[in-house]
Amino acid sequence: MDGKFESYFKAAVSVDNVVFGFDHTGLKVLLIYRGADPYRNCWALPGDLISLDTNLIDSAEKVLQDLTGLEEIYMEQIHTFGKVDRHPYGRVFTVAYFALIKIEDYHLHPSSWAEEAAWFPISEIPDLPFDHNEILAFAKEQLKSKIRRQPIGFELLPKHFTLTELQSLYESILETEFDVRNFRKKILSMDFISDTGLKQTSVTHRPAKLYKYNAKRYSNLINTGFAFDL
Amino acid sequence: MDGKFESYFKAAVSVDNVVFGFDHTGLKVLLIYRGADPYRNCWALPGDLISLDTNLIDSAEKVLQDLTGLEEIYMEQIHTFGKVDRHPYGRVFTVAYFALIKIEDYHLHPSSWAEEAAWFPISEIPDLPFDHNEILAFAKEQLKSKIRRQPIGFELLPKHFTLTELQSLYESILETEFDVRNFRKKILSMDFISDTGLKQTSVTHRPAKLYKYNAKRYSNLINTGFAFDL
DNA sequence: CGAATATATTGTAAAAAATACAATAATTAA
DNA sequence: TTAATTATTGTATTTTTTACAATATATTCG
Repeated sequence: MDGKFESYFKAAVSVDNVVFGFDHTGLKVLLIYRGADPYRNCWALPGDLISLDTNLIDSAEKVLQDLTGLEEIYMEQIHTFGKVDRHPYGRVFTVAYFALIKIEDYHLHPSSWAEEAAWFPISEIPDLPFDHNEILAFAKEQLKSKIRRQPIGFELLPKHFTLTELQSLYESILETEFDVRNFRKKILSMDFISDTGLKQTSVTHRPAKLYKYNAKRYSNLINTGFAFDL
Repeated sequence: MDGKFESYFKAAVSVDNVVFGFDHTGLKVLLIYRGADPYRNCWALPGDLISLDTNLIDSAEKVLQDLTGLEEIYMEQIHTFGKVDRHPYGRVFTVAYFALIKIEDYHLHPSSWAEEAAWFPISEIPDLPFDHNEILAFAKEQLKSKIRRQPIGFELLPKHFTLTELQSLYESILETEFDVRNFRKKILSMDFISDTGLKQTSVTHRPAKLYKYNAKRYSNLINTGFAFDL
């Protein structure tokens, strides 16, 4: 390569993760309280600059791993943001990912760059630095559209869940309501959610049956041309 | 900023465009014959390194503009590729876009970096440099999934088109076949394709009616909760 | 133990959408 | 006028979606 390319090799690339979690109060996003400049002492999306010797996806996974201590997190690249002035230190492109985690598996895992992390209800997100509010809005739309066509909702629920919980998850994310009977009919007819034979315990009313998602059955269905669509 | 960030600002970012076109022989992709290193004298996706003072989308649009001479091209970001060794000159991330153009509006528009450009049928794509075959495969899947849920197919057709052409477009992209009667019933029931009152000329058989896409009607429908799904 | 409370579970009829299927119409060319 | 070629259209059947409310199972409290 001759010198005419030099001026291009002065950009940085970061990853930013929109980490979703879900509990009985609704959909939540994990934010970190920045302990370093720029935007020290602000809530922001967890992210990091990428070292030149690290693959994109590895970098995104490492951020998540450091933050949550969890392995095998469901992640998906959503969009790359690259406005000229989005970062005060220079030209930084950021590749955004969304991640879905089981909120009850999450244990706070202090890392060197995050003083603190906390779950924020999706409807109570503060002003975020950089273009993080824009990224979050994008991620929310992506999740909404994705969850209707792929069985990824289960990533947000415990291994065993009730149909009421499942319905509530879909209702939160899609911002709509379903008829209880029709929702159950449809979900169960898809044949990849199976009864565990177990029931809820420690509830003060009729306990619900516990179900689990059967990924193997789902991929069998896909191979026969089945298309999930809620 | 202090010196500890310096090592991150040594990456380059490029854009690569997967430009789709369609005619009676099927779906096509526009490739350029590279006149400069690296990979001089290879067919490749049209793309360019991004200057530090250029926004991502502006850069992608400029590549298309220089290549086709067309304005207002339908473009959409699809994915960012960033494997460590994907570029021989250093760490280059590339943001891939797909673009849909009306193939008959396209006139070859020689640009400084492209010696030649040509349409390749989607089934006859040669080996491409970098990870361009991977990018192309990704774009094809994206187009397939997108075209079922958004009325973007019209971007590939002339302003006035026959229902047979429209059906053939969908069949090419989705790699399936539709029943003629059912396809027409469904498309026309969606109410945003209107009869122009015109007919084909210079055909040696019964001429077909010419229709046009009505974007205004489509957005009205969307606002009433309508969801396009083919 | 019975009643009150709370949530879970289930079926059916009507409407809408998807599917399967083939005859007729309009044009040019011979 | 006929042959050739493609365009256009309808209907009956099946499947899916929708709308709608009564009964079941557990706990807690008198």
